[in-house]
Amino acid sequence: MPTLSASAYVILGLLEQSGSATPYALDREIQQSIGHFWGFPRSQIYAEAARLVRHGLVREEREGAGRRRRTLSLTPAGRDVLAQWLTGPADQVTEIRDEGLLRIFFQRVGESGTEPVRQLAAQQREAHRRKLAQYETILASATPAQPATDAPGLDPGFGPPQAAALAFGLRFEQLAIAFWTEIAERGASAVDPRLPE
Amino acid sequence: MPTLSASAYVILGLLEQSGSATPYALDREIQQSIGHFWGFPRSQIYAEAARLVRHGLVREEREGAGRRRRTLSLTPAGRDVLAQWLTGPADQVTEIRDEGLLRIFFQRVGESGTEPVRQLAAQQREAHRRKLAQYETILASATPAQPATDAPGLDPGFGPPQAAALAFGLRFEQLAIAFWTEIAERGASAVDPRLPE
DNA sequence: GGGTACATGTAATCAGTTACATGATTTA
DNA sequence: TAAATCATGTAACTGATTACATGTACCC
Repeated sequence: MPTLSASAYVILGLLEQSGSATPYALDREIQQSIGHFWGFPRSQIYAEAARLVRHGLVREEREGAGRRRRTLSLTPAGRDVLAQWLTGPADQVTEIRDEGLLRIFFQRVGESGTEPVRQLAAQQREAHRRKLAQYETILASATPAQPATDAPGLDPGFGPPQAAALAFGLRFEQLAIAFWTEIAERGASAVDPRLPE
Repeated sequence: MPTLSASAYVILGLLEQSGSATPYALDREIQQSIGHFWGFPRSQIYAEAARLVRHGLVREEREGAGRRRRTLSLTPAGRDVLAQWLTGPADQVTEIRDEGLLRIFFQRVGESGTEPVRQLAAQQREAHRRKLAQYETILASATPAQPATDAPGLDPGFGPPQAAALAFGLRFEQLAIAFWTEIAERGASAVDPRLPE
């Protein structure tokens, strides 16, 4: 059993939650919830599903006529592999990989003054504000902490673990907004950790 | 001119800094600096370089004999495209895409108690601590804010923009450590934004 | 019943990773 | 000079994105 990609586990995880689903339905769920943290286009679902079927982790039934729709569900082996992953070692941290950071890294001070840096920062601040607003909307529509709700958003069983992921998102966006705001207002050296203050 | 990948801009950016370099030398520079925020394997450099040469943004000279080494440098068009990118719009934010978040998202409370969640959190905390330590090492070896140094680390011209990227890394790791520590000590609901405190 | 939006699938392409092969230089 | 290490390149494969093609239902 070759090691699976994170995207594969997204599919396994969602299939466990829902019992069975079509690729299209999975796509909808991803867009609304975990896709904020690990998104991919729908076509990828077909590719991953095919792999998972080959490995015997997912069962696929297909309509004989018309749309030839697929319905996916976990096999016992699939359920197993998911459980292993959920409890297995998780000692890698993902890289940050943010294009805004990339741009600031390659800016050269002097030449064209600090204007480009500040503009970049202002744009990034706005973009992160928009993202933060999205998260806040999801939070609002998922409010009760002991849920008996079926509101949309990050739901299908929106318990503490799902809330935790969202909490990280919120904190991250707040961090990013603060960071870019400092730069927008006082230039890149405002955040230079080598300087006091 | 099809839009370039972020990795392509990493190469353009480094080539501008250094004038010209072999793929191997670029790899070394990436590992030590911007690779913390946007890493990729050396083989990718060959692929990107080939694309950039096709588009006329990079010049490649190759030794006639022996190792047949390549030396890459920017063309005027390449310098242009890089400058455009550096000052152009940057209103997209990158997804977080962290496997630790993915795992916590798919945890189910109840079944096996909260142990898996706490273990996950403890592992992630350690991993982020290691990463933070790395950043602190780089910071230490790049200390003077008005540099006349040629120490290793994030150097080759380690000015405020480069320090800013590093600052973000530091803050991010501190955030992650705090987040996972709360969960390790008090469970996922410790960070639930729907709850008071 | 014709248009619009939703639902579904495939193909082509591009990006990124792993694995391998080999040349050159240093050092024991 | 043999072993170890540094330097260099390519191939094969997996993962991810874009673009396209088409089917079905609803609504005016």
